Amino acid sequence: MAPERLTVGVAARLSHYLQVLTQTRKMGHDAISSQEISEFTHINATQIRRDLSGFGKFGKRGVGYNVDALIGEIRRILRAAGQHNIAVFGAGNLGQAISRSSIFADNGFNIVAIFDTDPSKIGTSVGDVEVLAFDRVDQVVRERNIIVGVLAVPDNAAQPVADSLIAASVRVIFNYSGALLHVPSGVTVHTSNPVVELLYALYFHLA
Amino acid sequence: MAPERLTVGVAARLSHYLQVLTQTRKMGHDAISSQEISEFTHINATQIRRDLSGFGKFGKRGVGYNVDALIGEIRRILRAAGQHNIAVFGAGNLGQAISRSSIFADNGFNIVAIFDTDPSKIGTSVGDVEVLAFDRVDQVVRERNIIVGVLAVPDNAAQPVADSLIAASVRVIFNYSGALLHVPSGVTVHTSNPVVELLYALYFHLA
DNA sequence: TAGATTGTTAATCGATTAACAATC
DNA sequence: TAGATTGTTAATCGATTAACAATC
Repeated sequence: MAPERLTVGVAARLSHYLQVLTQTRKMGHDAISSQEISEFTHINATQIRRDLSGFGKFGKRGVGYNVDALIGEIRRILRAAGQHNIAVFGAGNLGQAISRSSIFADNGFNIVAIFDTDPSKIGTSVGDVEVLAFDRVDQVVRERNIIVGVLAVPDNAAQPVADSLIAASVRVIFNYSGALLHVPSGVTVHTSNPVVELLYALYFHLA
Repeated sequence: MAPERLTVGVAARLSHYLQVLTQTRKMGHDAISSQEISEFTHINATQIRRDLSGFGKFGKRGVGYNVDALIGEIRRILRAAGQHNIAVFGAGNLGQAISRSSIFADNGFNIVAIFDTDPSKIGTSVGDVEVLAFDRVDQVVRERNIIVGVLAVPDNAAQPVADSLIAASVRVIFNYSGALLHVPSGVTVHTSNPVVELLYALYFHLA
């Protein structure tokens, strides 16, 4: 019944359900219906039920899904049960906000290094993590088994940082700068862009 | 040829193209091909050409699209040529990072107010914008014609802030907190979530 | 001209939606 | 039991992809 390999669409949707479930658990809820997940994800409730039923019968008719159990099932399907080490680049306002947020830690992503080029920041701490000199990227990525780089740097620094990460064998980059990054195939870049969402939300609200 | 009203999918994709074009222009490029837009958006190049050709023949065969001209066309289609006023909630690291970024201003979204509840922050400035007391939301939203609220507050403050915004007739909320927001129909919430992208990117990289 | 890229068609694939029996 | 929600089917709709003539 379950496919060998998830399609991109299914994997993306399962990740989205997992986020909602994680937050739902934090709020102390035990069960959730496909309709409730739909309200938060904007994904059709029938689609949600079908995505899940492809891997097993996780729900209880008349009740919904057990939040804890479903988190476990989706983590297993996404092979996301483990811990992963990530690094943040840039110890400015954005880098500090990311580093102090629990959103990554809640989902098994441990921030194990913060890099900056400003000598006055190097050696200071953000939360529990020390700010390291950017020229140590290669060494630290290897030693601490960092598999994701999060860019919270100015636009003009984003490409050089990405290049360094790729040279150090990092294959997943999360880009919070506005810059468009050129990367070789095999490297995944996700660029965060609030304006995309705003523009199209406003189209439907102002028209 | 052009539809009366864009579908959600087309509006979302056009917004995405517009972001790439804006950044491309910043980098001083005059022309761009559908293939290049595809590399940055991960949207199929044929899809891009078809989306655009539904509204006119904007491209030059053998050359691509003129960046400036295409920005103008998409803004016109999305009715996004004007300026809109937005407010940021929370003057912490994240709120300051958002307020100092040019990403909103580059696209016609002017940050005209920052709200916080911390008396030591009220009256200070972030960039050019003064931090205002949160209890003035209702008044300021009306006076300054604010149509979007950006939440950079702790998870447990997000719902009360959203409620205040909705009471003040704001209908578009951008939520940078991890909290799941309950809002009435007619209000659009977008919750930013880096972990969704990371989980599914890693699924394909680690498997 | 030669090479490149658009605009467009047709075929396939995946998402959405409505409907409803099963069952908690 | 009665009400609610899952699991599943079938129909429709939109996205993706390959292919290629038109043309810059």
